Amino acid sequence: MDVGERLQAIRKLKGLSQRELAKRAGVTNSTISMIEKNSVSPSISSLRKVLSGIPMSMVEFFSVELAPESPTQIVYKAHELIDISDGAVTMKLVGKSHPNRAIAFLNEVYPPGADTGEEMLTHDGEETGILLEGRLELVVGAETFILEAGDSYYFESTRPHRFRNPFEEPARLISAATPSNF
Amino acid sequence: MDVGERLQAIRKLKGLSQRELAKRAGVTNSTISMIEKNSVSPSISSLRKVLSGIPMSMVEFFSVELAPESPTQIVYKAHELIDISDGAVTMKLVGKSHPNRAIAFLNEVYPPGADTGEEMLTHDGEETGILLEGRLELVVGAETFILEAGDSYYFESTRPHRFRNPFEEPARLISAATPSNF
DNA sequence: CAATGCCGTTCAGTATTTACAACACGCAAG
DNA sequence: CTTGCGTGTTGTAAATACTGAACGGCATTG
Repeated sequence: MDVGERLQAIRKLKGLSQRELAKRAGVTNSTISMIEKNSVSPSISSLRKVLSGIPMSMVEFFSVELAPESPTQIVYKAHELIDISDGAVTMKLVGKSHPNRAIAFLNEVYPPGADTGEEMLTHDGEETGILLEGRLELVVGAETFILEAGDSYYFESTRPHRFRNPFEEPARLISAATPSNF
Repeated sequence: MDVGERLQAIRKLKGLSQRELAKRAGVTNSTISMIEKNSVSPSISSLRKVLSGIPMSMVEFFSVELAPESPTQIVYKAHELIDISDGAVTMKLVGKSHPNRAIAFLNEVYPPGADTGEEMLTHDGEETGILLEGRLELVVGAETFILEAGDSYYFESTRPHRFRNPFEEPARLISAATPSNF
């Protein structure tokens, strides 16, 4: 990862000159110049000072995508979703033309008896969802919940969890998870 | 944001001593010590070297949550959602006890005539959703789409966008956006 | 109770980064 | 053309970060 290149790209995107950014950031223009040319590796504190003049956080700075986005599909009909069904559970993912998507947005159906498995799931990120039809059992850590139509949930995916439909009717669910580690 | 404190917390979480991490990272133990005590502000290059010994990326380093999570509500009945309705548009947010949520998960209703406004919306992040009932107009950049029940969408929120219901029936929508800049 | 080993801290010297001030270039106005 | 103002670059001196070799603390072990 090229710090100087990133800084220059971001600065120009914001339409700032080296001197302009330097003034806002409280550093000298030569500092900006040398950072952009990678002739120095700035200290965290000075890079943070520089970014404060944009303004931009460290996280943003290191995570912004510099490559220009290509035009991608925006609207998807029901049959255009990616089917990532697992066993009995039907899971359809929105946004097939967004390979680097930040959100995994799913339309899920748990038929009677469906289950994400005896072993609890644990991964990074957070997940949330809302139950549209039927009833569904949700286990998070030591707690067990029964969701009914209209109920929703939100929890950190690092907590062990499991979805199960022990009822007679299928359960339909819209869910979102981030990051989309699939 | 306290760089030293973060580094120490992460290092101990991984069960590494200063010397151990230093060896893996290719720096001296004194460097680690001084960074953790904030008696220096490390250069980007040396912090990156240090993190490579963990291993961890810059983005991760600056974004990991250090504070232990307190027990929070997981399941929400329909009436427990946060109402952030704006004008005619009804928007209910899932996860009121998650102030630092990564996802804004919304249950929205656009009555006939409802509109996010003539001025197009532009912000960081990505957004996605699925239309459950009715029809809805979505404008992204220069393109205009008509969503029908079952259709979904996914786009980068940096592209100017607008939602509008010019039809006779209300439109019901489940949406997710990240980061949750509300 | 040494002796060993690992821990984190500190100090002096060296290497790197920064500020300040010049510099060269391009451009537009007088 | 000359002047003035903007741009980014570069030299030098001062400030800061990094290394390598100490040190004291604490536990385990012979």
